[in-house]
Amino acid sequence: MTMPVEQHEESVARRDVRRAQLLDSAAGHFRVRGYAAASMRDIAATAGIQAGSMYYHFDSKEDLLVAVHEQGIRRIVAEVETAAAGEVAPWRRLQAAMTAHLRGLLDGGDYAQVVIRELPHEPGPVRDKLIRLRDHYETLFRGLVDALPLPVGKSRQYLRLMILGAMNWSQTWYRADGDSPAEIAEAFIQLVKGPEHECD
Amino acid sequence: MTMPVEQHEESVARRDVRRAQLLDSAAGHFRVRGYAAASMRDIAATAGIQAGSMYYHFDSKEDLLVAVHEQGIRRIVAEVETAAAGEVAPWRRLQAAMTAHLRGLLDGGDYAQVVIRELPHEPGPVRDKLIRLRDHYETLFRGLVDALPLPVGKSRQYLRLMILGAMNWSQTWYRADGDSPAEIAEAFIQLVKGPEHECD
DNA sequence: GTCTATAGCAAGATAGAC
DNA sequence: GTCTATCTTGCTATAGAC
Repeated sequence: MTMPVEQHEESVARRDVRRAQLLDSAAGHFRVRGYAAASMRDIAATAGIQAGSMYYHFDSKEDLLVAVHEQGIRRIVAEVETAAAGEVAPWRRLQAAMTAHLRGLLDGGDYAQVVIRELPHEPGPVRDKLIRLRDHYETLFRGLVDALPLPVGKSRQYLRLMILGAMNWSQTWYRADGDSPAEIAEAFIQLVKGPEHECD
Repeated sequence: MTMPVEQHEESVARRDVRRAQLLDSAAGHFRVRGYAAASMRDIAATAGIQAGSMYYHFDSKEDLLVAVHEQGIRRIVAEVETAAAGEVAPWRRLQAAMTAHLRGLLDGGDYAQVVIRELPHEPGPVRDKLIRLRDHYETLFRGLVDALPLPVGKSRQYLRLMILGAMNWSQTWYRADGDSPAEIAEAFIQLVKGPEHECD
């Protein structure tokens, strides 16, 4: 009686395992070579199957990119939310969230880097979907910035954009043997946080 | 007696004109479609010639990318240096340079956007050369930041990286019908500049 | 200098056997 | 589910006429 169910569950699990392997492989190739230059053959080979077999799991190369983005966003959202939840003071909350974001981006593997760098150039539904994903993620930081005590004359909107830009651009200059994500986040916070007597 | 010289000069001028047309076309296609997805056929067509004819002017697609980068850097260096030279106070100098950088990047056409976005993923001499070009440009901002009066606890290195990151990332959210490059630069400066009584 | 024509190759995707 | 084989398309780059 229970056999069919177990078999079914097991086959579903196997399918998901293979899907995850392909996703990992795709994220790696997209990061190293870029989306356009990565080939389905190479992605399949790294996952241990032939190119044609991939199309049982994903309908197209674009689908693969979307799936990598979704997975990447899902992971970094979880990490940033957890980090922010561990602090209460607004500036410390923001700094914790930034550390998590930088860790994911700089030391967290392929997915986050693909999310940041591999947005399709050409307009279309795929590009729109990926932008919507990223925008949704960035609302997290909107909340954190809005909670800060800020002196007049400083724009919350541009503070959010400045922080996100500085963090995402760090991909271009970060070295694993240099400062850690936590140190970078602290340095950035120091730069935008006024003197102690002025704002918390 | 003077005819041969004039003819020679004229032919050189014509060659340079065609070269410039091809560069403009390449910069446009690289920006819109990305380097990998842009085709030599389309680039040639926009310049009004056949694909095969391009190889009289450039040896390869990579050469074209390098030439676009060099032209883009040359332009933005000139604009930023001129802008900075028009001010003396350190913070105003930096703000003027940032305005020029943002103008070049956001409203200045295709070249600067290619410089920022189209760096080859794969390691190699071309990538190294383009990184060296960009690093050379960024030393301009190192000088401007080093001249600022800063309170202890604020890192000049990270201030430079933060500013450059925030500016370069603005490509992703800038809208022509929103704030101008000058307004964006001012907002960024306000965020990192302490209160008046503390630092100039 | 630019043309036409094409070599030579690699890519995404599909079909059908197993 | 995965394989092999292949279709179709597009690309960079070259060759040789003009």
